Amino acid sequence: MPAATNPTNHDHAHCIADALTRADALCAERGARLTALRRQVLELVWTSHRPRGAYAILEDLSQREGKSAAPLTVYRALEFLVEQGLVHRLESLNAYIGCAAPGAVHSGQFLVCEACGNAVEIDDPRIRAAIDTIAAERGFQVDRPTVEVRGRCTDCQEKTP
Amino acid sequence: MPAATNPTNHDHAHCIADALTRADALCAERGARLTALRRQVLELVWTSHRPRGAYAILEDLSQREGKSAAPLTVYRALEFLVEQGLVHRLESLNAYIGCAAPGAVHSGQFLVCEACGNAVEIDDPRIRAAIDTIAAERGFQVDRPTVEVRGRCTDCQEKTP
DNA sequence: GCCGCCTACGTTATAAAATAACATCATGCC
DNA sequence: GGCATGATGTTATTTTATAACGTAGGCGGC
Ligand SMILES: [Zn+2]
Ligand SMILES: [Zn+2]
Ligand SMILES: [Zn+2]
Ligand SMILES: [Zn+2]
Repeated sequence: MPAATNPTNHDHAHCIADALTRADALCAERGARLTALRRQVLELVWTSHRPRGAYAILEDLSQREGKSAAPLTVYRALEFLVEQGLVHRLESLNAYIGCAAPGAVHSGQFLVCEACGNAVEIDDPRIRAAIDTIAAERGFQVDRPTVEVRGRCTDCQEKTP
Repeated sequence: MPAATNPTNHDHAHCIADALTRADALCAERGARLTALRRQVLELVWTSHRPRGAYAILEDLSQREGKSAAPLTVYRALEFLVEQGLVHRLESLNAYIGCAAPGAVHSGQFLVCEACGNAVEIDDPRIRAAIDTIAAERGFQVDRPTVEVRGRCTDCQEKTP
């Protein structure tokens, strides 16, 4: 199932459950260790479709566990999750968001609404193709393209037209 | 004159002089105040074609002035320069770089070499067009697109083939 | 010129984001 | 069990960015 098109009006519990199931499967397949801590951080990243900062996740984690965790705990878990392609880091926000299509090859492109804060992942081949073309013209070898588009989502445009 | 195609082999003094001249002209035209401090920060941003962090600039500034400046001094100057479109902020690096085409309408797209650290600004309409198309399809109103492509520049590919 | 307004700049303190260094614990293989 | 590897805990520190408040300087109205 693809990511919800409308982040504010859908069964988000399903998103979370789905993400965790896929993560379990992928990690098992790869022999990667999705430990309890990492799984919990993944779940906390999926709290919503708004990118979350590491320290926000940390706070949630501390609250859940009843004791205060260290920043490094979260950063290490996030590092693992990003490596496994389960989570993306949004550079322009210093924040993390669950990947909508883990396992598939993609580079991570996002439409980020400045009003509601929701970010939608779009892995559109046309953008990637445009980047690849231009890079090729200049002899530049593409490693990791970052595309983060700020603006207003449909819902928020309707609210303040 | 366009930005140098090869950042490591060109008359960079000319880049700097050119950038300052254009900045003077643009600010005069707009009635914006390019003060001595701001002009100096702009010059320091143009030290090279490698994006520079605010604190690196701060250090240079302190050294020039003989006394230590405060971070805010630099951040405020950078804020002005970014507003005026004279400098871009690279989100994925927390760093700043001089704009290759100030005055012209453009969104800022970069090819960043992970080996030598140089960043080349490419304002290619094809990338922007691809983003606009996809955004339009989804009813997303684009405000500020961020495109930062990490990889290896031609020179650095030759060095380690 | 003088006044008042607005903007820039200075100063100090603090927040937010990320990493370093080192110790300890868990897991699984032999 | 013993050992190697990788995960987590703990403490301290670095890097990046902003808040709050005060001062100074240009600029136009009068
Ligand atoms: Zn959801
Ligand atoms: Zn993804
Ligand atoms: Zn140059
Ligand atoms: Zn530019």
